[in-house]
Amino acid sequence: MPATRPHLDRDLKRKQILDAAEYLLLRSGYEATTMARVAGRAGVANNAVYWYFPSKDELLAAVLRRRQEQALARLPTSVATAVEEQILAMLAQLDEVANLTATVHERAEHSTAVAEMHEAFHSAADGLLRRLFRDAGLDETDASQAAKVMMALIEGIHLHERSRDSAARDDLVLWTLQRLAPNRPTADAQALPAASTTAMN
Amino acid sequence: MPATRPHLDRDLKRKQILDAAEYLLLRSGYEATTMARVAGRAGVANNAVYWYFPSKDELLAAVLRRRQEQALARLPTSVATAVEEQILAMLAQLDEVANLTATVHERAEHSTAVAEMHEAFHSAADGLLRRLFRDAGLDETDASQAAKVMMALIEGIHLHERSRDSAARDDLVLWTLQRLAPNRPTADAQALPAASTTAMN
DNA sequence: GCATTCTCTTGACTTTCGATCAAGACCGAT
DNA sequence: ATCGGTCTTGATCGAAAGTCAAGAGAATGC
Repeated sequence: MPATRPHLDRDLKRKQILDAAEYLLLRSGYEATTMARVAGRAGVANNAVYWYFPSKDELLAAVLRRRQEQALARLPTSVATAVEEQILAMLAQLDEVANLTATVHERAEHSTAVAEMHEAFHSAADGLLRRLFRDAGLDETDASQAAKVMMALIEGIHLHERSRDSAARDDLVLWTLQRLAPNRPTADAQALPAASTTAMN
Repeated sequence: MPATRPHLDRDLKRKQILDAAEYLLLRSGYEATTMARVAGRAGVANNAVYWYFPSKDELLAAVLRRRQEQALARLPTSVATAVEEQILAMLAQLDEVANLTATVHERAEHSTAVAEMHEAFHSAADGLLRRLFRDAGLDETDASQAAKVMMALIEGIHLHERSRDSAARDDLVLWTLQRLAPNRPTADAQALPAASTTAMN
């Protein structure tokens, strides 16, 4: 009988390719990250990548899926943390992949793999945000709306590379947060009542 | 001496190519809109397009620039119109090019033509929105923040094709508007009863 | 009329990149 | 040692953006 050769160091090679792809994608973007460059950086032949990932889009999806898992594990374990802090932590995490925001949405229109990864991401993020807004005192309906707004806001911000000014970006998110969930339980600073139109900045 | 031949029907041909490109881009997206298909639809040879537009990205930029001009001319001439109505009109305009949102931001990273067009668009839109929020009673600082939020929100929404449910999309924008500019002068009752509590998708 | 000179058109070509294929190298089990 | 599956590779394809050289067409100067 034949010998079914085990998958050897498949996982290791796979990881090396993922690392190479992530490195290149985050620095050079999708287009400049050719499969040849990924292979070169991972130390394999040009087309060996296709043995591990069926297409460039699946590779992109795999890179982002891995990042998402890592990011989720690294987020503050809520409960005790202030809502602002949690949202800013989320923003910071997504910041690192900001220059892939446009790419992901563009590729999701062509690749079901990217679309599914993206869908899963949004599902997770939406759940997280909804819970945050519930904790901040919104009812289920408002929390759902606020979560959608916050997600769209973050993605909209990340579409523009020029938002390199992270302070202004954080400011914008906090400014919005204050208006979407004005009366939070946490008595940090003054949660100004909706009547007052004065800005906080 | 030579005869400097005038530009003949340059503008007409240019318009035909723009029309063909717009038709294809809005329906099939950037990738499926090959220069060959644009040329075919416009009734010229494959590479004749390059006589009128130096590159595919410049063609994309030209298409969107033209649309922007048309859209600006078609927007309600403000003043008397309610803020909600104006924002929704803007949203509806952008809706028609929603499936190019991701593409534009992706291409802007590679093409200065697209980047400049996009920059001009944002400048115009930001001015418009800032004025709207000023009219709605916000001070300059808040109006500037609100304009940024609203723009990011709209782009964030348009990133996702699934927001085909325009009612839910309008709902989300109005819900946000109410929180960003709560005490508006216009006493058109509440154009948005908070009762529109239905969640979307 | 007719050649000149510029505007525009075209088919053929180059280059780049994602993806495929056939052939074989490697290795573990029998 | 040999068989069969796992992996690797060089060669190659197909599509699409963009280039090039040659030429068609028309308006002006003669």
